Amino acid sequence: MNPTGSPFAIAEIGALLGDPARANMMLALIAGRALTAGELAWCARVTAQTASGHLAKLTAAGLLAVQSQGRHRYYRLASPLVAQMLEGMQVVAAVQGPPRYRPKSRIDDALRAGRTCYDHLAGRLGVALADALIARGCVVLSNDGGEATESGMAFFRRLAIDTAPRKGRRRCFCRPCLDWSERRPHIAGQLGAALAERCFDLGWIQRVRDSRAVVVTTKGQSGFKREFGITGEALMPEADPPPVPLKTAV
Amino acid sequence: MNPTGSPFAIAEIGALLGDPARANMMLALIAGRALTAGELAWCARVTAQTASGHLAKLTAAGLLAVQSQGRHRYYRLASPLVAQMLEGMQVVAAVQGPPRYRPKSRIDDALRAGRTCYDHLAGRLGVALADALIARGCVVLSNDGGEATESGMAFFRRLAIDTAPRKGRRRCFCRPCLDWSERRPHIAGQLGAALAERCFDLGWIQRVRDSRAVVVTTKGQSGFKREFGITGEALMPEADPPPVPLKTAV
DNA sequence: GGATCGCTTCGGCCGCTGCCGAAGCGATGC
DNA sequence: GCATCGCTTCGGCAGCGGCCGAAGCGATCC
Repeated sequence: MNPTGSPFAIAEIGALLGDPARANMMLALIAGRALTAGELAWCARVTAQTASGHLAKLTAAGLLAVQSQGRHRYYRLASPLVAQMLEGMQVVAAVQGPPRYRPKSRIDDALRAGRTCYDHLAGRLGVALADALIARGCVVLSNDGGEATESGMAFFRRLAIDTAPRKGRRRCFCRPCLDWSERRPHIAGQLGAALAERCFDLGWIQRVRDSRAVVVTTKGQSGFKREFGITGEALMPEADPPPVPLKTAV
Repeated sequence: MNPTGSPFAIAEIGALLGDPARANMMLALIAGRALTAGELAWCARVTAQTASGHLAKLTAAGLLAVQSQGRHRYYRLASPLVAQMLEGMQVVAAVQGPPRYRPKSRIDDALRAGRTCYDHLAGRLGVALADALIARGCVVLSNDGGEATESGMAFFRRLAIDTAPRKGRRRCFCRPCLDWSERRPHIAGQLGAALAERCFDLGWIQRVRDSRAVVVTTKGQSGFKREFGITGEALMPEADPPPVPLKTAV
């Protein structure tokens, strides 16, 4: 049909994701948890009936999966492939896009500090974790892939991080994922997921209600320092010090 | 601003890619070569003035890069990240989408047989190559990454495939890339690019004019069989035998 | 069983945007 | 210097699609 031979499918997906309301819904779901239609309507800042139409389209296109439960309908991303696609778009948006002014918001700051990216950690915390593991020779990352070293595997086992091979072979179970806020890679893939899960289990980090943001707990402050040597602002919820110290308060 | 904290950037990219004309332009450029505005207009099946508007938008958004040369303007994808994003969208489109009826076309068949995917090989040929390398223990692929084995590195050196490490570290220079037509992984990343380049240099494959499709040459037929053990329909430009042999031609 | 709630469907409004014809502009060719 | 070519800009038209109010439908609560 068209000279490149490829179907119009990209245009369909693009059109779906091209509406701000739908894009916001998808972004809200990138955290990996299922949300109700009402919650997604709120996320997208539209009324319930408008959201309903959007969700129907996204579901029909196979981007979302839906499950009815009582009088609620829970929506989630249809597959990890969709999450990966969204990540890819976010990366391009962050890297290519003009460094546009974004009104600094508390929520944005919280996400930049630390967040989940589908099933692994991103933001300053995620990048710091990756940096620490690279510096210690536990993992090696490149543009095209990543792998855990032998010493890295031992390190992960010691921390009780699940490194059992899942259908894929040993070692190539880790991949770099470019961080849209830090513009540097963090660790995704099976290892990234296991790492994040273990941090939650240890009580080092906690999800922020209604958000993908995560905060480091007091226990996490010492844990990340002890095990990974991470200190300072990578663990802080807010990056910037107060801009002007109010020395002469009125 | 929005509750997920992420900017509206995904919506902007989606809206750009959501127009069939623009999507076709991007797909035409995924082959990696630069095309003129006129060629892209033809690909998108729109007039020159319409194409001009689209190209201006794509360039302003940082998805395309443009270079003037005489009275031509050459457009290409702004970065490999953009190509990777498009691949990701194609995969989702192919995998999630309903198995819609696509009018079988010669062009489509040619692309399914073999094509370049930005800088590496895809289609039946690309997948067969990946399968062969996996079967011979040259590479290992999983969902999250891939690596070349020691014996694989020796194999590649013997074929004069460039395996010199580029800024990334040794070995993790290969990644799986899900094939939209075969729905199975082929080899991308530095190794995938080097592999494809070597096949072109050896005269095993040739680009089809005005297309991402590649065809296996006679030399390639024997070469792929000798070095990779690939035979049969993976090397054929057309998958299907003629449906009904015209035994009683008029 | 009536009230409430969560979600969907319907209908009409309206704004955005893609489309092309015509014209303009710079580079090339003769 | 004039014709041609490749591309862009302008202007006006037309259609698609998102939005919300109102209404409908099923599940839940009391």
